[in-house]
Amino acid sequence: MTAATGQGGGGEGRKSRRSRPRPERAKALIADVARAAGVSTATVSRALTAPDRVLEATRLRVLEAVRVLDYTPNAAARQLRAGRSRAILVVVPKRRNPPFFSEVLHGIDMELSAAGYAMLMGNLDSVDGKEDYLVDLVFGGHLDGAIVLSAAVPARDGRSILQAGIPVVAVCAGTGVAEVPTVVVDDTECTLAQTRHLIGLGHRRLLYIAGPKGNYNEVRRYRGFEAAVREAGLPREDVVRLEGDYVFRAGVEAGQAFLAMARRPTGVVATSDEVAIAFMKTIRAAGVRVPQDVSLVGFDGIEFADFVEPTLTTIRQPRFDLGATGARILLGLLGGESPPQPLTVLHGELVVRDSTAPAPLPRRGGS
Amino acid sequence: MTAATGQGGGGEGRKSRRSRPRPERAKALIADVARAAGVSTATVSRALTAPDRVLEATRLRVLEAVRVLDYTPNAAARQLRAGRSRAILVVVPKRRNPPFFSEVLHGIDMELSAAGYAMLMGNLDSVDGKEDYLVDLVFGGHLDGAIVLSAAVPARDGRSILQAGIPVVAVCAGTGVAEVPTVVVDDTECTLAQTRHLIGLGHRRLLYIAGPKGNYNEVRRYRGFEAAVREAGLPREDVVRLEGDYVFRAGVEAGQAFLAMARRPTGVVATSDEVAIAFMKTIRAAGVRVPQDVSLVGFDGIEFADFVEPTLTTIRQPRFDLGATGARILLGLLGGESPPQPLTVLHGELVVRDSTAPAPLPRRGGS
DNA sequence: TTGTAAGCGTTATCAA
DNA sequence: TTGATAACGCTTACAA
Repeated sequence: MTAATGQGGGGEGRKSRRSRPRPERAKALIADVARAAGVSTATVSRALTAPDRVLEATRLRVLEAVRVLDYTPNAAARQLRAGRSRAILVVVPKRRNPPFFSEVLHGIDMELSAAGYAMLMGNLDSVDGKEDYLVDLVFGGHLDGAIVLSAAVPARDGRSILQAGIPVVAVCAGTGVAEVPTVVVDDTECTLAQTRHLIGLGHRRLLYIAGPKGNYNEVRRYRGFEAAVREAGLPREDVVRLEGDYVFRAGVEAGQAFLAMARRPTGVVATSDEVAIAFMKTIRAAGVRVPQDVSLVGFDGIEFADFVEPTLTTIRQPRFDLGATGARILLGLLGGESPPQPLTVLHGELVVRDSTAPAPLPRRGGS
Repeated sequence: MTAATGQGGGGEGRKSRRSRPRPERAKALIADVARAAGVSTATVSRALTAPDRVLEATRLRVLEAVRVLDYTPNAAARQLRAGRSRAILVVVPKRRNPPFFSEVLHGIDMELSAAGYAMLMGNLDSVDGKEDYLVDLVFGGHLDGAIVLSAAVPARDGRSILQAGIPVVAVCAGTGVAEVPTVVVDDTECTLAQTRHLIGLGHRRLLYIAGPKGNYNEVRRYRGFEAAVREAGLPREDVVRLEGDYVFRAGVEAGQAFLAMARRPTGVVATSDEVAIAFMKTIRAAGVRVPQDVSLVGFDGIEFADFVEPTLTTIRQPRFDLGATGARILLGLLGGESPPQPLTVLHGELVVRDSTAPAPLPRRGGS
């Protein structure tokens, strides 16, 4: 039913296009607009990019010509001359937690596109040369700025995108480079809240399922966990740490490790919702009850956390805001504002649902 | 600890940059490389873009100079002159199903970046002017091609991106325009398989939770459902259709509607995993057992489907391949190949898990 | 306020 | 195979 939009012939193999005289209906140039409006190209350019530096009447005439001719400025020419591309690179870490990052990207996209900037995606993926490619993109002047969602900044031969002279902002994780404004969640406070919540429910034997070793967030989150453990005076031997990496598989493995323990913890702190969900599935399949036998707190606040059984107590990260804030900072930098505070910390919030409950009574009736 | 990467001074406001003599360490130009290699700029250009049209020895000399000077060709200049940008626009529908689309995007990205193309994201989002923005991007010559993940092709004043003269490929949904090569899953076969699976288990009263009215996939999926119903000769009054839109909320609403029914279906066909998962949570919370009382089949095959309880029987879409195949087709078109078959259909696969089981015995012991 | 004209850095055409 | 040189389409001093 949809009317087929005219596209010329069917599949003619566009060959006889070499001739000069009006190739059907060539793309309008600024000169065409100038002619149609009876002004110079300079005026057209000004009418379009600096409306207040042109007479109202002229401006309207130009705009009309633009409309009639369906004129769209050529991006390459504009960029070459002006030195700006209006494109931002967003570097996404090796794919993990799509539900988490997609919302951060959403926040970035909203801000950038509202300001007229295009968003280039650069996945820091498995493929060889992927990083080189990103570096070339940046040094090729193709970009006005970059937002990195990963602690790892793309680099090649020691030449990182930080040296390209474009502003860079880090979101979700710090880069370790002082000059890069960074927007993160208060990781340490969050795990502190997670752990205190469990301890407050009477849990004394805890399991911490970590993120990747050395990971920016992981390091900070573990600090919060340890602080809570210390403040509650839990004995060292009642606290277990398992390594993980934020994804499902890690949760399954942690679950298996848990099941194999002689003296199982009753409170579990997970550093991502995916891990928590996979962990929960694994131990429940083995007959462990949540939250009766074990209480579990996730981290991230993805939507799914509210659709598993039992629903997951978790930390809700301001995902959209993380992205939007980072984008705003970058736009500020591009607009010539002086660098803002180096670190912007947004707050995560504990959302209590059904996966946590008072600790089971110690040594009584349990298997 | 990470060495702060030198970035020049602090914020000097780059003023005294007009002077000729080496501004610190200016970005190398093709002329610099030519000089260093003792050849002309034309030769440098050829050495870089058409290696076989230059003497091996010269090529090596040029490459060495490139390395030494850290030369990266200016993208804008290249694009202006060559008329190609090596950038592809990917149009993503109003954000829904991040876990689904992220994998499709992954497939696209792998192919594109391997071929040296950058990927611009265009979310078809709520914001006003968002679509206009995409249209401008395309008509600005900023792009060599586009992949649309949505049946809706961005347009403004009746000027759609299809008329910009760049190749466009549709993935996941058709556009209704014959000239656009399209890659989709065999929707109808998939719902046929979903429904037959339920019917084969003895279910005679079915509920179909639809996608958005008129949606490309929805229309095809419903056909498969109806075909299966017809072939089994189920009476019309035993088949219910509820409207939905692939997201959580729709599943919750469908669940509520289900609970309110006097004579409840025992088999449920959902057209997305999100909907299935939300539906399942809603009815289980009300005491309905899955799969003992109700069997449920999802659609998409997102990872989460294997982590809910019970695990979800579903259709696994070849998400990565959908994206990768679309990207390959686009790259072919960009390479001058003649248009391929207009429609490429990939196959979805029924994955049987725990949310489906034989139908409960009719009229016996039920509430 | 508007017009003139000089580039922006590369690739493609044409000779050599 | 290589080199000179003219575009590519726009923005921006500078002049009028």
